Order: sequence, then structure tokens, then C-alpha cells
Amino acid sequence: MNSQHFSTKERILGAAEQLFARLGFAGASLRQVTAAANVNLAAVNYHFGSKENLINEVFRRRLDELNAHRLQALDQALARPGAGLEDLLAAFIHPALDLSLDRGGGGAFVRVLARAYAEHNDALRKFLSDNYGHVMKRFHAAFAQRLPDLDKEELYWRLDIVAGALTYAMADFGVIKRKSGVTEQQHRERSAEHLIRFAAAGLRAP
Amino acid sequence: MNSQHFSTKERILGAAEQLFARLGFAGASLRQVTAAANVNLAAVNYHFGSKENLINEVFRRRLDELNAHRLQALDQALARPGAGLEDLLAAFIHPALDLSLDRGGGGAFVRVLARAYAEHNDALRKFLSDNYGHVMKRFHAAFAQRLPDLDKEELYWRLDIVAGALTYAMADFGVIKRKSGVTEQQHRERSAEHLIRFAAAGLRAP
DNA sequence: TCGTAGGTAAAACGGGCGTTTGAATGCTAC
DNA sequence: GTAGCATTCAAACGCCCGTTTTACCTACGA
Repeated sequence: MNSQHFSTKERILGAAEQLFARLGFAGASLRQVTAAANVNLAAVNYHFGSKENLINEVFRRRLDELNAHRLQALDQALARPGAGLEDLLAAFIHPALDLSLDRGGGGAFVRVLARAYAEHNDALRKFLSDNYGHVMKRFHAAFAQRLPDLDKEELYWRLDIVAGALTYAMADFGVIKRKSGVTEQQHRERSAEHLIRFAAAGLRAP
Repeated sequence: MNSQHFSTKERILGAAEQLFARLGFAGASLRQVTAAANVNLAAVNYHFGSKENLINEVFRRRLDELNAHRLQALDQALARPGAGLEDLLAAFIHPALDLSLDRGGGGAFVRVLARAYAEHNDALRKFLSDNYGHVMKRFHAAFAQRLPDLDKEELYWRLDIVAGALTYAMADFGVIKRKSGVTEQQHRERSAEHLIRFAAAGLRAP
């Protein structure tokens, strides 16, 4: 059968992403995932080894691209001489917002990300830190340079809050419907503006 | 035996709160809960009817008190003539922060709350909206009065982001250890200041 | 003192879980 | 064409799930 365009692995990843977003990692079973992917149950353990590894690969598939876009946007922002807080925030937000408003499964993935944030799952945190920690480090350094009056601890706090707030907000963007008469592009730009202004004001607060 | 000070119901609620915070609603089983509570497995269904209802009661036990404190703090803030944004935010944040830094299970509960926020569980959302929607309405009205330049939609956005950010942040407070040489009271006050300043700046952003 | 109601206990219910197995299938290179 | 490999498949593995059942204990009012 397998008449779809995508490979078994890709269909499993897509179905897993949707179901993890809706039901959580523990709440979505491999039987649900493989049924949604139109794939045999054993395919998950054949291609991914275990459920936990499947979870990791769901993250890797999106985060490789997302973080590449973020670093690229950060480099472009830093290349400009007068780059300010808002430009750094835009570099962080725009790639994720593009993902969350994507026609593909990206919206689901941002909700998965928000779940992971709330879960405090140690194994997952280690995986994310090992694979993508350098991205947050680069943003942290760029923010630190532009917020010299904040001591290290205070900056850490605020970036943590900002990251949580943005993750949560972007997870919601996929769910909340836009007003009629607004194109998706307009909606996306206005959303990004909201988030950037909000976060910048929070970071700059005395 | 039941040699503990607390009733079977209370011990189940406490153990469920801890395990839901750590493992999630789907991830924590009633066998784990009843074992941690030192109670027979059947006690959950006897006292609560079902797992889903147990989840609801875990929320009710804390939210009745939390929202009463929030409304009380809001009334006190509104009674003062010059009450501003920061006072409203303090009324919202302080009761939750007290809970999250509580010696009892409050810290776990705030993490449960953050999970519920990320889950978008329909049944749970309905329960929370039915039982505690009026609290958010009162805060919303108070904020609207102090932010007349924001249109309805914009205010809705920002309060949503603020609520999400604060929920995330407070869930983290219970996890992050305070610096040595800082009393818990100092830590609490500084944390509240951070959150209030951050949120106020975000709400006031042009 | 007995009957009864409220609570606790152990055991079992059917079913879903993640994972493994071993045979069947498709595909590529010789 | 056939050997060899990668993939798919149905079936089963043992285990844990939420819930129910049935019996037992205990306390208290009649």
C-alpha cells in the first residue's frame, strides 16, 4: 500500500507530531501514531528503536531547521551596525512564528515545544541542551551586550521568562483564528510586532 | 492502618498533585498515586469516582483558595485611589507566588497549573472556566480601565501572553534554587518585583 | 446486642501499552 | 534468475492501565 508521497519514517514523524501536540508524549500511543500514519505498528521500533527516540527525532526534524534560521537571522541582525533589542528578538521570533503559521505540521510542533517547556522532562532537556544549547548561548551573548545594566542573574531571569512567554504565545497563535479580512501574512506580521514590542519592553524595564 | 494525620482523600490529593506535576496527568497512574499516598488502589474510585474527577479536585483544592486571595488582593488594590498597573499585577502574582514558594505542595501545584496551560485540555479548560472564569473577568476589567489606549483585541492578546508568561515563570520558581545568603522572603519579594516590572513594561509598550 | 452504613482490602476484569518475533514481501546488484 | 538485504506485516509477548467486584472491618444508633 503506502500510496502516500512520503516515506514511512516521515509519515510517522508527522503523525507523531500531531498526536504529541494534541495528547502529550505519554498520552499519545504508538498504536495511535502508526494508525494515523497508515503504517504498521512495528515500524516505529524498526525505524526509531523506541518511543523515546521517536520523540527526540520529532524535535530534531524541526529544530535543525528552526535553529539554523534563527542563527542566520541573528547573524544578519548583528551584521547591521545599529542592531538593537528589537532586531535580536525578531531574529528569535520570526523563524518560530513562520513555523507556527506554516501550512504543514509546524503549528503542531510549536505546541509540542510548549509542552516540552512545561514538562521539565530531564531526558528531553538534556537532548535539547546537547543539540541546541549553542543557539541560546549566542542569543544570550547578544542580549547581554545590549543590556549592560542588567547583571548576569537578572538577564538570565528575564530571558527565561521571555523564552517561556514567547513559546507559550506562539503555541497559541496556531490555535487562535485570525480576524476575517486579515490575510495570513498581515496576521503574522502583526503577531510578531506584538511579541517583539512586549518582550523588548519587558527586557528594558528598569 | 492510616497512621498519618491526614484523611485518605487528602493524602490522595497531595500525592496526585506531586505526581501530576512530575509526570503529567496521563503519565502518572493511579497505582503510583495510591502507593505514594499509602492508600488502597480502589480508594481513588471510591472517593473521587474517576481519574478525571480526581484531576478536577486537585485543581479545586488549590484554586478555591488562590482565587479568593487574588480577588481579595484585587479589591484592596482597587480600594486605594492611585492604584496602577503594578498594583493589579501584584494582586495577581503575589498569591500565586506565595503558593509556589509554600513549604507544602503548592510548588508542585503551580507546575501542574503550567502543565494544564500547555495542554489545552478541553474538559479541564471548561472546568476552570466554569469555576474560576469570573476572577479573570474582574482582572481583565481592571486592566482595561488602566490601559484605555489598547483596543479590546490588543488587550486580550497581551493579558493572554502575560498570564502565560507568569504561569511559566512561577512554575520555574519552585524549581530554581535561590542564591545562598538570600532568605526565602527576600527571594520571594525579588521574584515578584521581577515579574511585576516585566509584565507592566510589556503591557504598557506602545 | 445487633444491624447497618462507611470505609478499606485484595483480587480480578477487559483492554491498551511498548516491544519483539519470525515469516512474507519488495528491491537491487550480480 | 537468484542471492542478499531492507522493509513490512500479523501476531504475540509480558506488563500496566482504570475500573469494578466482593468480602471484610469498624463504629455507632436503635
